[in-house]
Amino acid sequence: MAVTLRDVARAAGVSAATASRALSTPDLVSPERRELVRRVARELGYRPNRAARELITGRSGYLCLVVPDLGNPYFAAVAKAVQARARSAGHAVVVADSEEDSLLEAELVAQLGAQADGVLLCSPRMSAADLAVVADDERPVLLVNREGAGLPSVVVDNRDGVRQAVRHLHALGHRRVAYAGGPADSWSDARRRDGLADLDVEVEVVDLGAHAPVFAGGVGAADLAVASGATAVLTYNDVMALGVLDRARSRGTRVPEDLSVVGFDDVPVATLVTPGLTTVAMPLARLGRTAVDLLLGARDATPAHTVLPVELVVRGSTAPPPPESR
Amino acid sequence: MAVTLRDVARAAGVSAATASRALSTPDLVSPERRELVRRVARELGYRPNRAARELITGRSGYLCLVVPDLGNPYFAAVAKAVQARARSAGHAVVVADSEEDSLLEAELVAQLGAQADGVLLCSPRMSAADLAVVADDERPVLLVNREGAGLPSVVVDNRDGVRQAVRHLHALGHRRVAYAGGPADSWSDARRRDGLADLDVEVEVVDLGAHAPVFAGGVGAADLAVASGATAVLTYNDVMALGVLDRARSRGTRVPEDLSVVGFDDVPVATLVTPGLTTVAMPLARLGRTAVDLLLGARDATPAHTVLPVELVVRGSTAPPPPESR
DNA sequence: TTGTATGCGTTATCAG
DNA sequence: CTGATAACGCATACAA
Repeated sequence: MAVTLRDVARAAGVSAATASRALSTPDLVSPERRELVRRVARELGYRPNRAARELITGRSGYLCLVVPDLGNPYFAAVAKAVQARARSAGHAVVVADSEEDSLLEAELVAQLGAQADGVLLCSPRMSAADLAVVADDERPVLLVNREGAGLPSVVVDNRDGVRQAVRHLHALGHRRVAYAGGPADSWSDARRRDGLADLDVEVEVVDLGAHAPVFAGGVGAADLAVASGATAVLTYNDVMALGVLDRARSRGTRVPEDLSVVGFDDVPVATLVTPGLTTVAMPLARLGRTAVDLLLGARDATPAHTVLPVELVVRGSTAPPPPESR
Repeated sequence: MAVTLRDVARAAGVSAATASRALSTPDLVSPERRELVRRVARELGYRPNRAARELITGRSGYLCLVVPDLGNPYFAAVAKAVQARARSAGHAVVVADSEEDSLLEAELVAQLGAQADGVLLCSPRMSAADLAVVADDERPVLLVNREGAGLPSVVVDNRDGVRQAVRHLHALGHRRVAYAGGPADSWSDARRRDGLADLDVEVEVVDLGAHAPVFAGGVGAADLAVASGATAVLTYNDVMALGVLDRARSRGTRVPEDLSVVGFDDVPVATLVTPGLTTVAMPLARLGRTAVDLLLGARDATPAHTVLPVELVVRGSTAPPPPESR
């Protein structure tokens, strides 16, 4: 058996109540006994039993993180940061992968969330209606990188991201830019389009429609982009941008000489391709940390909707448009 | 408050004990009452309190997974599979990132593992001595992709992986192959070298030494590989192979015409580069699933050390060596 | 087959 | 400041 609080109390010659207080609420115990108990606890290797503690306090010490796909480096980065921040706040993190299935997602939130101190929900595609169901939960729920159902949230500034990207392209001389969008039901995609509809530079935007946010989606978008006569293409995410790069190469379109490409996310592989991908970097680690802080922190005083800044990272995939396009 | 077992019992007109049995050990309850209780529980949205259950059964319903870096797609893939398999076995997964720090790793196992039903430890670099400390734990610990300290483990067949790779290169005509190794303290790397020392084809192996298992490590290894006069290079992992590809391109060495490259892992990005990377595919999902099964399954009858097969995936980065090298 | 009573390890309440 | 005691929600030994 593991060593329990009673063992510590007995060894220290105090009651269980005092031992508990010495460890949990040190101020309520005399200095000598406090130190004695703490020392004995350390020597015995005492570790409080979370279950027993939860039963009485109602707090489990667990946070629940629900993501659509752990294999996606984007969510993996968020998970890593969440886990690190939670640990330093004394919490463990239960991670659940919803496999892009909003039904499973709701079930996970209900099941795992019920025993957790709070839920961080990454659910870019869930409908507002489904979100409302989740919001009824007893536990606090915080949305990561989307907003909805009146739930508190942390998001990145998608609008500003596209505006930075387009401004960069405009400065290079581009006047006709294509946007290869992500899934039509994506909350982020909608915000990106908001940004495109509200630019502060004179650029014509060609909408290439919705695409699967994967490599193949970018491959398809590449042909559309070239056919559209645009000299630059902005994609919903980096993986799509890689698809554009690949297709451009195979069809003989040079990047960036003939076509500039800008991605979104700044996933690690963006630096590993040639040319390096110009992309809008998301502060994923900060997103995760902030999410934990908001969830655990003052439930009251914190702003319900936090927006984090993004930053355009310029690499080799963008350059001035070809002369004949002017 | 959440609905408790007593609420269900009251609503169904039975004792709490009967309600408990109807849900946990249905065989011990008469069919009518069993159905009644189950129906009432469903209607009321009853969810058993894990903490209360743990307190009495000693089982928490949590598994603990410790990985060195969640941001590494290799471990993310394992985590995804572990999480999925655990869920279908009624377990939640607490994920902890040890940040490649074996001290933190040991602490995490002790802290989180104490309240979990078992620990899955991905710890490729931990020393045997540190491992022994962890092995003293009360909870069962299973090692993922390494062996040591007499702990049960699931690993992939690293030896066979390099042998498949070299056999493939030999068949293409290569007779001098370089190996760009990973960290010297990596368990996997040692197994790879075992494989290289015990080949079944006539190939000269050039040892390029230990490298950081990152892109830059591959960049450095590329120059060594070319200088060594080898016509093919095998790297410790795919990310290093990408570094080789990149460096080869910038120095004018054509892949695969002048130099064949083989990676290890088959991470997703291996298909996204040009040429596609020939690599030894690890069954990461299966690794995760098997790990969960072994941890939860018969603690006695299962083999302590399970080895999963790997498979060479041939893509564009390997070809016959240049004629003049013969 | 069912109900009653007990205890898991901890914290909260209350009396001292 | 300290100790005895109850209570959290559930599963089980035991009695019926």
